[in-house]
Amino acid sequence: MKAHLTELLTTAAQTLQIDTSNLNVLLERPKNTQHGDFSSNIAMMLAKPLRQNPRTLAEQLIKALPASDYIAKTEIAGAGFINFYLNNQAKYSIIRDIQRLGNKFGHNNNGQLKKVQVEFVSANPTGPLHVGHGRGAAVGDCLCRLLDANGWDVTREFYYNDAGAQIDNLTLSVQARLNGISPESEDFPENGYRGAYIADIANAYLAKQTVTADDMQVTAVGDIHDAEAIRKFAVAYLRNEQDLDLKAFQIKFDVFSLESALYSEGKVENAVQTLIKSGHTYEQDDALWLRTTDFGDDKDRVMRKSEGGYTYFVPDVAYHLEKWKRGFTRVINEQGADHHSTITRVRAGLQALDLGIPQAWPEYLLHQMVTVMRSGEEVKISKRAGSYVTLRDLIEEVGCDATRYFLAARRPDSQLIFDIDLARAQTNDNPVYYIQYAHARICSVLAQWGGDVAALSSVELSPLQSTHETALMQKLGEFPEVVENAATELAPHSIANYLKELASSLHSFYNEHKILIEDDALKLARIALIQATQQTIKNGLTLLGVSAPEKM
RNA sequence: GCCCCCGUAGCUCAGUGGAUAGAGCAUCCCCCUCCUAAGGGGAGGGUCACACGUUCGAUUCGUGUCGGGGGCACCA
Repeated sequence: MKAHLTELLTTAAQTLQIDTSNLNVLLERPKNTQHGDFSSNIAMMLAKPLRQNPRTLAEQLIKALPASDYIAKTEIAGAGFINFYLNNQAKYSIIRDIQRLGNKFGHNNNGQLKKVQVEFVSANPTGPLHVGHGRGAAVGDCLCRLLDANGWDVTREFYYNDAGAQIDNLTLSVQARLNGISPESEDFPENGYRGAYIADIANAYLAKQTVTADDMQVTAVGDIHDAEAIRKFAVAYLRNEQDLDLKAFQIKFDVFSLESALYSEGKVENAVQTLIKSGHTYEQDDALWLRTTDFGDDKDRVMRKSEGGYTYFVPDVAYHLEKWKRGFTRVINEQGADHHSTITRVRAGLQALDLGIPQAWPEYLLHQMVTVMRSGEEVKISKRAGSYVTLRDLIEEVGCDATRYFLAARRPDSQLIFDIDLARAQTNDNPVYYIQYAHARICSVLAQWGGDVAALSSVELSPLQSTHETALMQKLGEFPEVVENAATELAPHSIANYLKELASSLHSFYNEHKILIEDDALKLARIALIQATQQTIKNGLTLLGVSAPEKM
């Protein structure tokens, strides 16, 4: 409907020989419904360049508008707004769209699939996933679903480091446990991991267990002196733990990438040589530096340390070069905000390769910290992990649906307070239940009606005339725009907000009107309306990865 | 000191440069003879942190100040 009106306006402007190509926003939904279904500020935007009074301009534009089956009236308001009022026919067409498209309603596929890779979670295998990873998982997965709904061919990728200082710490910690050193002891590694899960790994290692993760399988050697064997087993064990965390959160990845493979396959060395050839490096104090200041960094960065090893950002650049070579002209990295300092460096490194990689590639979506609250107090400790709240703790306590909803329902760039009591509440305080309840209510009515849902596509909709009915239809019509905007803005939370509004419209309608009534024509029209609503709620919840229960 | 994010109702938060800034909770009042009251309707509650700019128009954009959080190694 928005596209239809945009076309009308553009045509009108062309008739008047006005160039609108420089205007990005032609139409919006007014906050106040008294201002119509759609509103255009085009006359005010054009007033200055054309040196004309905006209201006069608006008048001319309205006169030049082509005829439409869907417009009830247009008016000029305020400083020069053109307000469009849709007729009921336009609103009925939304129900027809939903009936025709079913679970594809809200999807905006333009036919051609373009590749995009989304990297998210990317936790190193040093412990169970914590709440912060959970936020990344919920936001990242929802973003993938949104991109998929908007015609992208999405690859979900998980990158992790199975070597390096943190993994050494892990190995030392397990080894300490194998030697019977308790985490409280002074002999325990200073930067070691002290959670109870380290003891579990040690026991499994001694028992010579076999662990299978999504991307590897390792059998424990059992020798407490073989550090390399301990490292391999611990990594596999924790990868498997994380797989179980992700499975409980109903998230799947297409590709797992290991940092160590970048070294063993010569990708890191390759990237370094390319950088040296490109002339953006220099030697100083026995170290190799990259002149990242040429690309917007505030100081140059060391690539190869004086002791010979590479700094962490070199494999990062090599990894992203691989992404580029794999054909991903679009890459989105969903990460915690503590990684923000790497953005400039990675992009600078990619620029320095002189391979024509766009300056703003890859894109980043950063999420801020999560604080978990229970009974008004911050929760900081998990028995399993020791020093942080795990994702599994939350899922077990409040369920997958509520956890996913709460972690995705806020703008990623604002700090999130996760209220366990609220997430557990089975009342209207809790938005998850409020939305799911709307869905279940409709299912209940449809079940009592017992008719053929498919036959609703030929039901006469003209009996739908009341304000609650038209308000609900209007809300349904917004869904495709909401889905499209959520994807372009990388803003999964707007789906959650929309669903609350849609559920509210449904509940208002439901309270005002009985559906299973004597008047057959009105009854069927209302059933068609709630069926369309049910479908839309379900489609929206699916985008969030939240279930749509038929009974509650 | 430098960089990034945030500051909107008592609380948790929405809000494409647009019209009288919204929702839920909390507080107060009302609505089940009725398809799920896990619901609905209403009232009160605001210097959109502050200042100055840009603009026909700023909660939204820019600069600065003040708060809160995060990041600033030849660590990852």
